[in-house]
Amino acid sequence: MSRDGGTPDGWRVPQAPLGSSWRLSGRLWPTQREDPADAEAVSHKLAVRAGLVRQLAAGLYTIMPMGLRVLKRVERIMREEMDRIGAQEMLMPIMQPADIWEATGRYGLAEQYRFEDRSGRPMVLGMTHEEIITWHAAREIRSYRELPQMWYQIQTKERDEPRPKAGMLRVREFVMKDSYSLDRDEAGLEASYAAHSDAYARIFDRSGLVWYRVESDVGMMGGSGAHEYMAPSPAGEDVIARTADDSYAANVELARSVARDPDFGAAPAAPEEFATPGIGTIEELSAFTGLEPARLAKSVVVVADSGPVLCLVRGEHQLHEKKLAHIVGHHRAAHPEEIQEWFGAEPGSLGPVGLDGRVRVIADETIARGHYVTGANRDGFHLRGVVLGRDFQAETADIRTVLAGEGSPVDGRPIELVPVIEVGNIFKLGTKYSDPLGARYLDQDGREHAIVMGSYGIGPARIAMAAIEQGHDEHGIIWPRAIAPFDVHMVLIGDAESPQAEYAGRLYEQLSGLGLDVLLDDREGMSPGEKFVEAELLGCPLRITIGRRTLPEGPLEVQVRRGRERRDVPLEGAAYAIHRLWLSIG
RNA sequence: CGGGACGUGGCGCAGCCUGGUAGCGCACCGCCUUUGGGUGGCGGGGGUCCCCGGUUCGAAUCCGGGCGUCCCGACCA
Repeated sequence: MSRDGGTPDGWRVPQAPLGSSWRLSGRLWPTQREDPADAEAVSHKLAVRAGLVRQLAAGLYTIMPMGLRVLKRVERIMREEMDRIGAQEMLMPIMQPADIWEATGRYGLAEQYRFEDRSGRPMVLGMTHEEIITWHAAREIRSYRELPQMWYQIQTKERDEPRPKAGMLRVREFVMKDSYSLDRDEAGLEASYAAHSDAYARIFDRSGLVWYRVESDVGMMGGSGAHEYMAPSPAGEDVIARTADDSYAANVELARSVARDPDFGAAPAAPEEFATPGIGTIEELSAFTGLEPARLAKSVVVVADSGPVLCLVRGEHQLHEKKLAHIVGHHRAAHPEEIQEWFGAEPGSLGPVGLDGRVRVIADETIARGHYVTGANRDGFHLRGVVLGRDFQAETADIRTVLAGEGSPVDGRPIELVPVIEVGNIFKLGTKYSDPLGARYLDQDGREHAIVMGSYGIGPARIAMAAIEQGHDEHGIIWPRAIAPFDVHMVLIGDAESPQAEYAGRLYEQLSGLGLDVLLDDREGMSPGEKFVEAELLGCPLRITIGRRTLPEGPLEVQVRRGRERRDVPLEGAAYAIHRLWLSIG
């Protein structure tokens, strides 16, 4: 399932006004003419240039007043939608006693900030709040009559990221809307999960994002099921596999596909060894043999806790580490000396035939069909016509990465790969946290059960950054209407005593009275050109220019930021006309 | 954690190779000019050249160590 950023039928998409307008003079709004030298992502460059954020250190950003307006609007949307499904807002500490994390086995994670208080008690800074919410549930919930519950907060998270990057997209400290559902049973969890799914759809739609909901790996959260909400962007760190009609969408970390088979031709009666001097890579082997990579089997050796594992995938595919980890657990690449010992050959000439049983062999499921060229476990030689089951034995599993153009596992439609920003996720936790922390309730018959939980997160700053990634041009940001810092940006040309200023002040009050958030650029000593350039950099939906040409007859020049199209509005009834125009744009 | 790059007024950069006066654009201050697309002119203020140590008569520049930031990879609710 996915939606694009439009307004779904029947859904009202109200604005999320802050109910406050600004006169710019005297305020802190530090814009920059040039991109920051370190910035790579468009959202990073524009967020800094438009005066929304300033960097304090790696992965640590101060949100400037203009940027905070955007986040407040996103948060208002989130509050409205969470409240709509009956969730209650609360606020839990960032600083937390370590022993609660020890109970769930999550104390000591590499990204966790740990320290001691003055009395020596081990503390952590919260990466998330499952432990704390469950700790409270264990103390406050006694009876089935008190379930279900949904609790949420909008609170800072702290994670010692190995590598902060892409401006605000991966940081060490960030605000998250995190919510948690408490249910009696699995059926209750399904209902809470569905309610969140609906709320999240509304939040991302109202925020004006193009987004997809995809199947995801449960990762360190654990639990029985999970989805991620992904906003397509070249700056994204994740990749999803999806079909054009959204009949299938999944994170590539677990995406499956139907590979198309090459024309294998008849297999020889037995493998045939042939010389391949100096051939080490799939590319070289493909060129040397004249066979397409899909007819070559790639051998990758890893060392799991249980011992060496030979992994076979077709030449066109990559071994997928996470899929493999689901089968063999933690593992590492093998050292050259180990490979020499187990195979008697260099990494470029390895294969599954004739191994002595010390090595576990796992073949990708595609290898079960056809016959392949593999290494001969003899330097400078390969085998052709190698058939799984006849010439070697192996477990088969899906251990390959998905390729663009392969078929969807649902109906075979072609898959495309899309880089995305993860803007939210939802998890079915089950009793993973309620069991160790003793969050239980009594049912009607007086029997004790563990509370069945779900956890749901959204990053407001990521929504804002994804919106910039998806909405900008060479002049600056183009905000979605609902999360723009202001609805209307008025450019005043003229000093404080001018008739223009007097008129601008009246219009400012009228527009604010209609519920619009208005920014009035009443700064003096700035050229009109500078004000125009900064207005387009900031990217509010509408820009109004008030100068000598405006008075006394008008018209009022209004620019729609998206497309930079000019609309003229008569002075008579201007405020209403502008409000209507604002309503009419996306 | 592996690999690479960078660190010089607030921002963006040059200078470094070949050691000796720290420079440019923007921003900032003053005066004038200008008032519908980052106006134009004149005059100014501001820099521990990331830090520590070494070489040298002399270090932004050469050498060693450290720190910081970014990028690629690994990692990542």
